[in-house]
Amino acid sequence: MGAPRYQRRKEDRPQEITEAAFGAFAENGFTATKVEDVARRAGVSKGLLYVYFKTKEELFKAVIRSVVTPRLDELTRTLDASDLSAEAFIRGPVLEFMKRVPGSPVSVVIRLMISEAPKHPDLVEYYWQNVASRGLGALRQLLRRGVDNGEFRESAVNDLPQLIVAPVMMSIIWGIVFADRSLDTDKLIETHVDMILAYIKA
Amino acid sequence: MGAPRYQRRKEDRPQEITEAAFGAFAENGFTATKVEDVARRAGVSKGLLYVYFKTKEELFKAVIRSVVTPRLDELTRTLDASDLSAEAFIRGPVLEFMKRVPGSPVSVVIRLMISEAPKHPDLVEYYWQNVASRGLGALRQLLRRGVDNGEFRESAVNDLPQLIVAPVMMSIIWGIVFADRSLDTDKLIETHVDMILAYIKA
DNA sequence: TCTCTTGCTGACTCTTCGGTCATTAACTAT
DNA sequence: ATAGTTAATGACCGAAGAGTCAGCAAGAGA
Repeated sequence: MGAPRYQRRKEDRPQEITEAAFGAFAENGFTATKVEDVARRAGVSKGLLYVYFKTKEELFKAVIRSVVTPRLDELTRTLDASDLSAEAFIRGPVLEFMKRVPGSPVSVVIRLMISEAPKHPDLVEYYWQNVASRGLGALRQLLRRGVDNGEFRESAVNDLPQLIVAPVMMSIIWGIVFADRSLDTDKLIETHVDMILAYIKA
Repeated sequence: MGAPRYQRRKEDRPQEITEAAFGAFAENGFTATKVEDVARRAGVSKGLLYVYFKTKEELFKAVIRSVVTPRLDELTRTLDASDLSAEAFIRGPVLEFMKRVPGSPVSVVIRLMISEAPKHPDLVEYYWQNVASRGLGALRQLLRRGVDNGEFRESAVNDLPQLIVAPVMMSIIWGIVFADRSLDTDKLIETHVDMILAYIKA
């Protein structure tokens, strides 16, 4: 009698499958990824995958959520726990955060969102509610605080937090399309932040 | 004797098919678009499409090129024919150009590139050679001119023309993902340009 | 009007892949 | 041990869609 051919590990399967799926989607995108590949990566049969995820789309959504949720927690934690001046806060934690994004799994999620958004409006809604609108709201609030306590002047930037985030987006896209052709994304983001602060300081 | 069932129009077919394909790709992306849909849109049978394009991929490349080429011409024409001061040039033609991009077909191409780039390295190469590197080169040159004639100071921006373009990218992505949730892309771009000039002016 | 060339058609094939389900075997409780 | 439960398997099905090709008919030439 050899070793058992498999072990029953009901508890761990979902997460393992989700992680395998993330890897596969990161490499090939959603459509090009075969469910069976994901299963193989997770060391599991296709049938079992379908026990835990009703469809390939469900799996997709689970993956997005699994990446987004922890990041989200980190974001809010960072933004809450601080009483630095607005400028110091931007030059510190915010800048740090922005620099880390392009090399992180978030980058993969962005790519997936761009490719699949038109076909997954409910996912866009989720992303909007949980990431985009919260993140931008936090930035808006931060700018407002700066204006209120006299650090910043009134400017169009107050209502355009997207402007702050733009170079991060640029870096992500660059990485996706021109992977090898190097771009110093850190410097890009640093320069941009420096520029914004110069622009909005009172 | 009814009307003839079709007309032979060898000359016009390729372009008509390319245009139909652009429309279809714009709506559904590359993978989700069926070759037969493209054919139908072009008022042509699937078989004929395959006479003019060896594979679906070839068709894809033809589409990208057909959108990129004329834009490219426009870009270089705009950049060449002018002897405005660097600042005036940026506030004028460059800004105008940037504002028009998010609503143009280029936007569709960007989306396609992001989705398909990993699977089409030769297309990335083409895009790099013909669009990205030229466009960025032109901007770099423009900045250099500004520095040389005393309008601008030396700054990190000189080597990061991507910074100038970032909000355009942001606007495009926003449009793709959050289509409806409105963002005033014109204002975003204008503010950004204003900010950059304030930052680099001597 | 009668060829002859060739632009054009659409039914067909072949493969790929998402999703199902009857069966098996790893564990559990008695 | 043994029976019962259920996690897990993998062969299978059906749909979809890329690419083919034998034949048809539009138009050109005589």
